[in-house]
Amino acid sequence: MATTSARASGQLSERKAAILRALVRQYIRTGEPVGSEMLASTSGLRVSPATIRNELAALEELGYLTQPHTSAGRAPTHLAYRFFVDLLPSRPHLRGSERLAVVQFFEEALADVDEILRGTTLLLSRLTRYASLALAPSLKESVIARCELIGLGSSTLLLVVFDNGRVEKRLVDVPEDATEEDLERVSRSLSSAFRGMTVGAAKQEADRNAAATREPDAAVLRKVGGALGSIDAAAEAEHVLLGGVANIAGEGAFDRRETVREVYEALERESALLHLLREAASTPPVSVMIGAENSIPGMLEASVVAAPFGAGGGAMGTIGVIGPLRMDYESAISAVRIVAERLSAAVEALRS
Amino acid sequence: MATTSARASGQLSERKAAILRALVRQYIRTGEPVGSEMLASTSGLRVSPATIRNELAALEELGYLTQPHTSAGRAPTHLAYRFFVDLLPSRPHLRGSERLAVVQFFEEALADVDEILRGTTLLLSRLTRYASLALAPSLKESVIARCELIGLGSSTLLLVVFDNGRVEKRLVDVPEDATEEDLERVSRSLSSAFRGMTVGAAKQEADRNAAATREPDAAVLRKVGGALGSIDAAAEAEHVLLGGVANIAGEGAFDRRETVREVYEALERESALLHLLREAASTPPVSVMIGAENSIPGMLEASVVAAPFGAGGGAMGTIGVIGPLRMDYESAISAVRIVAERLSAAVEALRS
DNA sequence: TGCTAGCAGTCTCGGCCAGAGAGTGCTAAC
DNA sequence: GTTAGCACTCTCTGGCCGAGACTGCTAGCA
Repeated sequence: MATTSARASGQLSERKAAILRALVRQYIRTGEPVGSEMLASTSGLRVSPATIRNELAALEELGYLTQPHTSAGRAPTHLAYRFFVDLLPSRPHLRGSERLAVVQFFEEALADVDEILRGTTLLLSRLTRYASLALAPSLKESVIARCELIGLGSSTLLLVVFDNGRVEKRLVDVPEDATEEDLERVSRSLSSAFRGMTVGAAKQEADRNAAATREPDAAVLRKVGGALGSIDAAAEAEHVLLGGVANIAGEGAFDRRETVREVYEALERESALLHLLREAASTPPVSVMIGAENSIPGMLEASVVAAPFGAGGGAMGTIGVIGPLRMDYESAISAVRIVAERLSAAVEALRS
Repeated sequence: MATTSARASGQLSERKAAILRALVRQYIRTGEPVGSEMLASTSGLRVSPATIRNELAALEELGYLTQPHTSAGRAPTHLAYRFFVDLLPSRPHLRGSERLAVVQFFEEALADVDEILRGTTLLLSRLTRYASLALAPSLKESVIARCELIGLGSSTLLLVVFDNGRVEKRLVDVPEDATEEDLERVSRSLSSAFRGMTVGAAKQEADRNAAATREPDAAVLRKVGGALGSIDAAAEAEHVLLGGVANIAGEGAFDRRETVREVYEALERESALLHLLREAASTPPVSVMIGAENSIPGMLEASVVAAPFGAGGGAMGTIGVIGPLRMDYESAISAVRIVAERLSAAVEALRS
């Protein structure tokens, strides 16, 4: 029995675990190293500070704690945050007023997924007071609703409308000798040919058709295929939305100015964020990446709490918040989780 | 003659002006208050520090300078920056390598104005090491190239393609009793009816047509009119692009952490930025707003350098950079100006 | 009259020191 | 195994001092 519970807490005795939890909670609140005296009065354990000191020394030995200097209290390491997060109760809890804000937000009907997501980032950052991010649903799985060529004076635009309301466009430089009529003809065929396909499939179809068609239409189709390929390639790479980024520079978050800059820099590199959020998409319901656990160099001092959302169980995208290592994981996890649930319901409703 | 040049320099004697210029330049470089000794050696004037001290005392009296404390040097006030900027030579000068970067950037052909602008913000922030902003061309003056209704399962999307390649879309909740065919029929009429119009004009046309048409098409047209009105209303409000915002938290820029947060907050409020950039649109070639001169509360510690761009003389939009009061106005102005010129040429080429 | 050299005065800044306070680790006793 | 007690260490604050940076003023000079 004793060993069982020790294993359940990750090799730590019940008491060590209790002390560690109390310490992390306290540190998250104050940002100051925590001492044994303080812990003795707040941890709820009926032991003396001296006993706690012994435990703290052991926890430091185990790598859960650090001391800035000998006469300071202890601060949590990455390991301690990880431990803390892993033992958090999975039931989200949000204050009534906040829960209400979430519900109200999703009551308004919004046009398309992107628009809903933009609002969602603002909602999340208002709730958590951290910066928030959202990875929009990948176009890879969306299906084409319409596809046509549009002449704009000198240039020609390929327009692709997806079933979720998103629109992608590319300039295509059609061959010099293609007439207005050629374009019309090809354009008419596109929608019927590609409707219901993913972009990837449509690209292949375009290439195949080009081979089986006479010039000059074949040349136009090849260009269309190229443009579709470009849309396909960029399909995931384009949409990371941010909200409440001023929170990063705010008081409660990062101590060092340099860290603030690093985080802003990381946020500007979309590809890195994408990688991060896509990882989170595969670990429902909520994934927490603490410090170095996230894959972005230069974000060692930041943690990310993220959750996938989607209609009917499939992950469409990811939302999350980004904050300091000593972020308030309990509220952040609750907020992200609840918002992800409601968001899933909202996109489901949109799709039906 | 003496009075003339005094007036030209804004009531300051030649020598005061020279000293003030040297001081501002120095302060911009170092961020440290500047003393009389330093000025004596760098201003190029052949006078002693004592003389300079007399002049500095007078300049302080006039409101151009402040002293953090008695034994510090002097720092410029807003007035001094304004004076400095007003006397800057209007010929832009950029280092060869930077000029090359600008030219190279605009050699690549890009799909639409938004895409070019997004790249332009990155270019500007790389050149200046400040955050950059761009106000995209208003749709008010763009003209509709195509307009149609697209059914997406349960909902219907109104799609409007503009001649500059931009695409706007709105969900329209068509009347329950409208059939697939009704929609098709209305949709076919839209493009031919609205081509070449601005959104505003198209909205009026739709409303007029609705009145002159039989049900059920009239009901659909009314909805389309509503959606067009919404696009028209949002036409200007939607597009402020940002680039290089990490620079705001960087070393060279703002001293106080609180200021950094304020600026980020201001950048998140699009409406404020819009107002700012629209003002700048009317003062070619380059406008400089120093501290309180910009209309955004909470940005007293920031300056904005902005320039309008556009094809054929008309202002389409605005680009600019935002930095600290002690921003390097000379480079910033040069960079913004040259980029605006090239950008104007690029959109002109796009349109032709 | 305007400029300048010299000088006294003022203020910040860094270093140093001492005392207070916080927190620890160790030891010895329960 | 727990705890009280204690010596120890280290930071932090405030006070103090001297160095350094500038200034403003005054008096003398062209």
